[in-house]
Amino acid sequence: MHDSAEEMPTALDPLEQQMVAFFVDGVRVIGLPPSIGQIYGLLFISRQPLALDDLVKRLEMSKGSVSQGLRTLKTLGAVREVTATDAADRKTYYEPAVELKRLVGGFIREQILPHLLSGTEKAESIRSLAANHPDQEQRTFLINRISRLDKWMRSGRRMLPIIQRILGE
Amino acid sequence: MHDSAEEMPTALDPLEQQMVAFFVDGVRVIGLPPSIGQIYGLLFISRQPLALDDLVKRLEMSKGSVSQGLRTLKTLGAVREVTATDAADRKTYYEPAVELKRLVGGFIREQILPHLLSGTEKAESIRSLAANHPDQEQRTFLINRISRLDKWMRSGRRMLPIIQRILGE
DNA sequence: AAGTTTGTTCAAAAAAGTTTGAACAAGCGG
DNA sequence: CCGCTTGTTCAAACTTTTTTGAACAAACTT
Repeated sequence: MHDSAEEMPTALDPLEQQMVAFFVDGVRVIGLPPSIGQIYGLLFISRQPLALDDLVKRLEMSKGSVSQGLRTLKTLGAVREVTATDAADRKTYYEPAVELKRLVGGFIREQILPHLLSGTEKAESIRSLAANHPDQEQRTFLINRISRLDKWMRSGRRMLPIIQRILGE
Repeated sequence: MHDSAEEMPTALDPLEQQMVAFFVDGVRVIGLPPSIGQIYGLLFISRQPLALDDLVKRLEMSKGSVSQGLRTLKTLGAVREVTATDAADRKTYYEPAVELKRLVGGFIREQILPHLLSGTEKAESIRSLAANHPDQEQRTFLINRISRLDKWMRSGRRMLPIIQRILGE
């Protein structure tokens, strides 16, 4: 296919750059790689949904990174797929989820909850190790400490729905 | 000085290993290096406070790592220094802070709040960039999106004290 | 004052994480 | 069927973070 009527500018303008940088910093806080911040940042400041190919060109990033980044963002519920209005266009376009509730919800579901659940299990397994300790005093101390872990996990789980409710506005 | 009467065992027993592994995983979630999890984990399961030197020996970790790890843990308020009961002993001993409130409070203060504050500033600076955009419609869109960032930061700041209150029991 | 203990610093080595790009898969259109 | 478009996968290259260990500092002991 030849050049389309509309040519996409290649470099990011200063506003876009700043927004991308903002989200690169942002996602780092939650332990995600820069590429994901770049992708989400550009989607966030773009009026129309963008396809993988657009992101590759405008961010000067490899197809592989964009593909993987989009997958992570989808899993987190941080982007939505939209299909082109033009039926001949087979590309999948993406737009950002911009509701804090949704973003935090995805993060909690994917990154926090699994850890709280597996943490509870691990604490239980550690507790059973401690139960065998020969010295009575030491055993009491150990079980006491380990119970604390369990309390932490419980507090965490109690807190999640509250956080989500507050962010629901 | 010659060998003391009490010889510290060198390797971790299975319980200690599990506890250390538990916290290595735990601190990873909040973006801290494994060494810090190891240190906190061993302190957490130890009945008596431990000195830098004890941690080096028992964790088979370099003095440098333990020194830096303890500094971070102090900054986070996750460990407390205690001075030896024996006045001749010049070492500083450490015990873990085990109150969830305190741990989360330190994390929020050191890792979350700074980002929320600088994020608010950056959003403001991006907003002023957008205010110059020539196209009226596009400008409106941009300012709208950017305002959302500000709302996110605000929601975050509102949430922190609530989290802390809930964890206070 | 010289040696010992306790702890910090920081450059370099090692480990872990991220990105790239070439190869591959799947579907469409002629 | 063949070529083109769209997207995924994954080993290797690259980047960043973490850890190490040797050098240094401070403070005590003899």
